[in-house]
Amino acid sequence: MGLRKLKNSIGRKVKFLRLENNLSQEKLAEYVNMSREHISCIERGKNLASTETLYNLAKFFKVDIKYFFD
Amino acid sequence: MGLRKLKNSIGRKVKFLRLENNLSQEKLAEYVNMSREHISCIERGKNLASTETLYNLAKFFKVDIKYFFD
DNA sequence: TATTACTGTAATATTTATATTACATGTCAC
DNA sequence: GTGACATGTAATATAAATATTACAGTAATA
Repeated sequence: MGLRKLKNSIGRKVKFLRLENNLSQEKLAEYVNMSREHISCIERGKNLASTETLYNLAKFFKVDIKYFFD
Repeated sequence: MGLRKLKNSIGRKVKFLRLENNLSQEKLAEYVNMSREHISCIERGKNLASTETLYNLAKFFKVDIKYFFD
C-alpha cells in the first residue's frame, strides 16, 4: 500500500470510529485535544496523522493502534 | 503502553532491524533518505518517528508497519 | 600511535503536523 | 424562513519532526 492510500485508509478508519461512537468532529476534537479542522483533513485523506495522534486516537477509542494499519 | 514506552519500543525495533541487516546508522540513513542523527535519536527513544518514517522503514525492511507497534 | 568506522550529541535551520481564525455551505428541527 | 448544528476549506501561526553542520568519544585494527 502506498502512502497516499495509507492516508485515505487511516482517514476512513478515524471517521468510522467517530461515527460508530456518535461523535461530531468537534466533540472528538475536544476529547482528544486536537482541532476539528485537522480531524476533518485526516478523515478526508488530506493530512497524515502523526504517530502520536494515532496513539491518542487509539487510546480514546480503545482500539489497538495497529488497527489504523490494517 | 504509554507514549514514552512506545518511543523506546519503536527505537529498539528499528535498531534490531538495522543490526539484523548488518547496516550502520549511516547506511540505513542513506537508504531510507533520512539523517543518521535522527535515526540515532529514534533508536535511543529521544525522538518519535512519524507515521511516514515508520512507513518508509517498514517498506525498506520488508516488514509490516504494524510490527513497530507490537 | 594513528587511522578508520561507528555512534552520541548539541546548535541551528527547514519542513511538516497541527492549531487558530474566519467564512461558506448544507441539513434539520422549530 | 431562521436558527442551531455539522462539515469543508483557506490563510496564517505555532509546535514538532527532521536535516544540517560540527565536534567528541569509543572500539577495532594496521
